[in-house]
Amino acid sequence: MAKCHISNTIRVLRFNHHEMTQQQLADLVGVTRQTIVAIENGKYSPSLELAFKISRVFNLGVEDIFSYTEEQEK
Amino acid sequence: MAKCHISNTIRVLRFNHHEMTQQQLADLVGVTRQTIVAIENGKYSPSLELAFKISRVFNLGVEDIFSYTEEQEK
DNA sequence: ACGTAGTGTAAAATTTATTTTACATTTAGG
DNA sequence: CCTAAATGTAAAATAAATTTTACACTACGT
Repeated sequence: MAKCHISNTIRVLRFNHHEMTQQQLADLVGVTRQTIVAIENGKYSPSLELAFKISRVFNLGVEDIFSYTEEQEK
Repeated sequence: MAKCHISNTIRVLRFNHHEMTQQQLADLVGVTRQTIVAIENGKYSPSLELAFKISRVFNLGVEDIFSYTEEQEK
């Protein structure tokens, strides 16, 4: 019931919009590089706060970067 | 540096759009009532996942409900 | 006055996000 | 070949979100 998933386009945005490295993005939003790696690779989804910070770096809305899909099998 | 704050309009939305109780919203998004209370009263901000679920209940975007403000004194 | 629904608060426990540290891999340049 | 930069992985520790349980308060209907 309500198994959901959040994906993001951070990796593409880093290259296309700013050509920035994981470390640079991490510094800009105030987390460690490991956090960026984990989020890019879908280990877990960020806090709302971090999602906002990331979206601001790219001058985009939260939902332009993160997309929520609810898999409703069962 | 980068002290930020996330506010929300969940309380108003509950009344205006659906006249729903904290418990009903909690059930709809799959958390306990305590979580809704904590978020409405600013004890902490929700996970991105929960923010998405709540926004879907009200048929709104995440940023229509949650607003991020960065206090940049210093 | 009594009972109930909706809400607020709080402490301990659990889960999840994030940090820290450390090391492996790939790629590009000297 | 050697080095450095960028990335991936992983385990243990810490911080933050969420659950569980429990109780207090107000407002409302009877």
